[in-house]
Amino acid sequence: MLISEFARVTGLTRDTVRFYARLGLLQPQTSGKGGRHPYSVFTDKDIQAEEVIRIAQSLGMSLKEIAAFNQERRKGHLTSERRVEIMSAQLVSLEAKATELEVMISYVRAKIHWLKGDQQGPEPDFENYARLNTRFNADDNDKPLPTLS
Amino acid sequence: MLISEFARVTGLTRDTVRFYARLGLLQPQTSGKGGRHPYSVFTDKDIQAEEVIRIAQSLGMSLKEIAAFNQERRKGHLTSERRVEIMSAQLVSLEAKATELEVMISYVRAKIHWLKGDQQGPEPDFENYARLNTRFNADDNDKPLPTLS
DNA sequence: CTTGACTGTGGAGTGTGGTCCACAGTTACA
DNA sequence: TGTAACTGTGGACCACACTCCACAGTCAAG
Repeated sequence: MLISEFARVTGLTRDTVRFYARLGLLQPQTSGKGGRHPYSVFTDKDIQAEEVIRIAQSLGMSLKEIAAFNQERRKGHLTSERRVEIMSAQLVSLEAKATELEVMISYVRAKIHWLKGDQQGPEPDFENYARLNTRFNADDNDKPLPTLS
Repeated sequence: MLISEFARVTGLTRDTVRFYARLGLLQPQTSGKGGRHPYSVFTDKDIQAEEVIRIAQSLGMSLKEIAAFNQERRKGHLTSERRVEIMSAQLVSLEAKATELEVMISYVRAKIHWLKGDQQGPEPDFENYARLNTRFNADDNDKPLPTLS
């Protein structure tokens, strides 16, 4: 498919598509058509790549990071050992994000629960949820964690 | 504490601290000291706020979104019904992020597993993991999902 | 009272991630 | 063959999130 159709199915603008292509995030084939400035041809692979871009970006990854990630998703001229290394590093960082996200979610849930109840007891405090990450640190804290129900 | 100490404990630069304060993300008290340009005084509350900023930002929220979130963490001059509404909206968006993150994580894990094995069978394909989100859509797909082990 | 380390203010500059536009070449269809 | 709809290129411009800088006022220790 050509750029306009690709833009339509992905919901990007043509400018953004070209922008991503310049950064190497999308790697359309060049068609025979278009003369001196050959037309770009996009395939399902590019649609998948765009999905990864959208999701990864919404999770706070920069386009540069996503480009690295995406290179791995494509034809790898790397040893599979190296690919495992790279994917494992990705996994660590994604899991770290997941942990932070769980902290945020449990905090927000506790706050909603507190607000919906009669607001007895202390207002949930982000610090206590942040500590879920760090409870095994050297400077252990003595405040009890609030229970959720 | 004054701005330099606050910057030191949070790991921000003084400029960034002032930038956040201008945006209302941090709301230091003003000290008696400093004359015409009173010194800002930061407390533990600001340290907590900064933690929320850092985490939320790493999860792809803009400073504007975080400001709205943070306003809610502070003294609420809003009804608790309104606060529940706002926190619930936050919760929905955080849970959506968590789902996307799980998709990414399961994809990366499958890829590592495939790479570590003898690479029999098809290379894991992001599309199949993305579909975990959308499997109940109208246009159901017929490809089976690959199993992880 | 000096001096060095701190403070705030205002403004310019940077990198990222786009967005807009004019222009010119190409294609497809009538 | 005309023409409308497409294509790429180059460059200006934008918002966001900082970052740097010069300058001037303030504080605290000696």
